[in-house]
Amino acid sequence: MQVFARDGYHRAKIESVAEEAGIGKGTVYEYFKSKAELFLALHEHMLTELKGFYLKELAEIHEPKLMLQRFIEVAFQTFRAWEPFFFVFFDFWAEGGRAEQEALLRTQMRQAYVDARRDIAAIVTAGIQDGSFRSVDPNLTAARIIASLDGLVLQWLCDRNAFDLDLMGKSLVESTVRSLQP
Amino acid sequence: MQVFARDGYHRAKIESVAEEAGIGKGTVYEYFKSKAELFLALHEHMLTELKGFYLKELAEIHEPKLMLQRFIEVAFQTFRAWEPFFFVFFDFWAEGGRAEQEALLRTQMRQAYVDARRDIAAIVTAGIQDGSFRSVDPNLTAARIIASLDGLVLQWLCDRNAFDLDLMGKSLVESTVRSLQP
Amino acid sequence: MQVFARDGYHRAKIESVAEEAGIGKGTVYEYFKSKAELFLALHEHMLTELKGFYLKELAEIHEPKLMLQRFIEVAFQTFRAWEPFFFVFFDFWAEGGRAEQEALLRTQMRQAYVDARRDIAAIVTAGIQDGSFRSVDPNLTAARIIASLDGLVLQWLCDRNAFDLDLMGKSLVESTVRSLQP
Amino acid sequence: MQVFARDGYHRAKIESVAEEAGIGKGTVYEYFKSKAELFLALHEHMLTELKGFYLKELAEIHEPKLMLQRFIEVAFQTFRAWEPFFFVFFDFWAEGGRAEQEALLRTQMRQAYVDARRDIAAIVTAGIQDGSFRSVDPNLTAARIIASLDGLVLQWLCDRNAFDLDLMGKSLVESTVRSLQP
DNA sequence: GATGAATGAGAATTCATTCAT
DNA sequence: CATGAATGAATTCTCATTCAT
Repeated sequence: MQVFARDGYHRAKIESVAEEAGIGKGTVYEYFKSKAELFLALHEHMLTELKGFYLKELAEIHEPKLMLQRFIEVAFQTFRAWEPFFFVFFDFWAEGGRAEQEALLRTQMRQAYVDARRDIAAIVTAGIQDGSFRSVDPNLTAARIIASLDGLVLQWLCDRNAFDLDLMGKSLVESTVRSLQP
Repeated sequence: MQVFARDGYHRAKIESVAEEAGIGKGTVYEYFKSKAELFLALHEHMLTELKGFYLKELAEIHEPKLMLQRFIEVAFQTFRAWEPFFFVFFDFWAEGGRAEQEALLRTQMRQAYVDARRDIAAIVTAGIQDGSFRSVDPNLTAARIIASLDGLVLQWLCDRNAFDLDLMGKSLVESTVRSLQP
Repeated sequence: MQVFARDGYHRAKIESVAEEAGIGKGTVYEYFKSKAELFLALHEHMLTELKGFYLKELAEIHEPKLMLQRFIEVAFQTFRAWEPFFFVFFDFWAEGGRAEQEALLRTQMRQAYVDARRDIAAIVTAGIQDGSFRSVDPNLTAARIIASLDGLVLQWLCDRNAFDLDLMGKSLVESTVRSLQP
Repeated sequence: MQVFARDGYHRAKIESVAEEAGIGKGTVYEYFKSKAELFLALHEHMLTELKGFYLKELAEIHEPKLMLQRFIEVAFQTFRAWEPFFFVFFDFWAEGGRAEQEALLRTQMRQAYVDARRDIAAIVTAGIQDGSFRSVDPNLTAARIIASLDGLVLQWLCDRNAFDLDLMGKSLVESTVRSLQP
C-alpha cells in the first residue's frame, strides 16, 4: 500500500515492495503470482478495510437521514486518515477501468461500486419509506453521493488548498440532505 | 489521444502513437521532448478542447440557474462524445496527482481545477446576488458540482450499466438546483 | 527420471523432482549436493540400469553373431520400454558433451562409450577369431553399431512415424550381420 | 551459432549473442521476437547451410553407389569443418525433441529428417533399380545411414579419441556399401 | 525535417539453494 | 532426518530515446 501509493502502480518496483515489507524480492512471489495479482489483492484488501470501517461507524445508527450524514462524515474521516493511500485508487481506476486488460480488477471494481450503490440506495429507500426523504430514484441518488465523494477526494488530493476539508464535509452533508428534503 | 486512451499512459508506446499519427517514431521527438512532455501537451490540449466546447455552449446564456443547468447538460454530452478519451484523465490523475513527480502536470491539473471552480463559482455568486440561489459558499459549491461530474464519469466508465446517463443528467441538474434553492 | 525426461534438465525444477518423489524440496539436498550432481547420479543410474538389462539378456549367449543380433534386439526393446526416458539422454549429450562444463558428466559419458565399445568390440573380435566375421576393425565396428542405435532412437523419438521400430530392428540386424560377413 | 555452440541453449545469454555479433542486446530483439525464435531461426539456417553444402558436393555425381559414398564422405567433412557447431544439434534435440514445447522447432526437425530420408532413399531406390544395390527398404536404409552419421558425430564429439575420423569415414562407406551389395 | 535502426537501462520473474525449525 | 519459507543472483524482454542517414 505504501509503495503503490507513493510510486504508482507502474513505477512501483516489486523490489521496493519487498524492501518496504522487510523481505526479499523473491518472497513476494511466494505469496502473489505477479505484480498484477498483488495489485488485485491490494484492491480487495483496501476495499475490505474501508468497508469494515464504514460498517463499524454506522452500526449503531438506524435513522436514514442520520445514516447518510454519518456516511459522508466517515468518508471525510477516511480522506484524512488514508490520505496518502487514496492515490492507489487513481491507479485502480487507470488500470482497471480499461476494458481491454486486467479483467479481474475491472470486475472487482465494478462489483465494489454495485455494492456501494446498493448499500446507499437501501438507506435512501428507507428514508423515502419513512417519509424523511422525498421520492427520488435511490440508485441514481446513491451513485451521485458516491460520485461526489470520489470526485472530492480526487480534487482535494490534487490540491489540498482546493477547499477546506471540514467545511466541505459539512457542505456536502447539507446539500445532500437538502436535495432529499420532501 | 487515441493511443493513450486505449493503452494507458504507461502501456502506450511512442511507436504506437507515431503509427496512429501516420508518422515515424523519431518524428514524435521533433515535436515533443519526451513521452512525459507529450502527455503534458495532451493534457493541455484536452482541457482547451473541453473548455472551448463549454464556452461555445454557454455563450448565449446569462441566467445563473440556466447556466448551471446547461453546464451540467453539456458535461453529460461530453461524457458521451468523448467516452473513450475520458480514460486518459484517469492517467492524468494517476500520474499528475502524486506530488513527487511530474510537477508540471500536477501544476497544470491544479490550475485547471482552480479555473473551473472559479468559473462555476462566478455563476453561483451571480445567482446568489440576483436571488435565484440561497446563500452558499460559491467555491465549495463549485467544487462539489465538478466533483459530481468527475465522480460520475468515473463510475460510468467503470460500468456503463451503473446508471442511465440521461436520467442521471436530469437527476444531477435537479438535485443541484434544488440544493441551491433559496 | 520422470521429471527430467518430461521437462528437460534446465526446465526441470528441483521442486518438481521432490514432488514427484513425494518428498520435500529440501530433502533432495540431503542426498544430492546440487542439481548437477543429481543429474550426474541419474546418468550413472540409467547407465547401470541399462547395462544390467543388457547383461541379463545376453548372459546365456556365446556365439558372436547371435550375441550381436541379440544386443541389437535388446536395444530396440529398451527403446520401447524406456521410450520417455531416452529424452534424458538428449540432455546428457547437450550438457555433458561440451568440454567447458560439467567435467564429471563428460567423463562419465565418455567412459560409458569406452566401455560399450570395448564390450561390443570384444564380441566382434571373438567373431573374427572364430571365423564368423570378416576381418574388420573391432573398435570402429563397435562404434558404428552403437552409433546406429543412438542415431535411430534419436530419429524415432523426434518422429514416431519415421519408421516402424520392429522392421528397423530386423533391418539393422540384417545389415550389421551382412556387413560383417566374411 | 558461436554462442549457442559454446554455451548451450539455456546457458547462452542473449547478451552474449549480441556481444558476439557486435551489437546491442536490444538489437537482437529487432530481428527475433524471443530467444526461442532466434534458436528456431538458427536451426533453419544451419540446416540450409548444411543442405547447400551437400547439394554442391553431390551435384556432379549420378551413380547411386558413388553418391552414397560421397554423401558419407561429405558428412565426415562437415564433422571436421563444423566441429564446434554440431553441439548446437544436441540442443535442438534436447529442446525440440520433446513434444510438450517448442512445437515449431519439433516440426522443423521432423521435416528435416523426412527430407533427408527422402533424398537418401531416392538414391537407394535408384541403386536398386539399376541393379547396383540389392533389394532393401529404401526408407529404412536411409534412416539407418542418417542415424549412423548422427550417432557417430555424437560419439566423436563426446570423445575425440573414440575413433579416428578418417578411418571411420572409410569404414562407414565400406560397411554401408557392403550391406547393400546384391 | 523525417526516419527507424540501434541501444541499454530497467523491471518482472524464476528457481537453485540455504537453513531455522 | 525432513522440511519448505525465504532469498537474491541471474536472465529475458521492453521501450524511451538517440542519431546517422
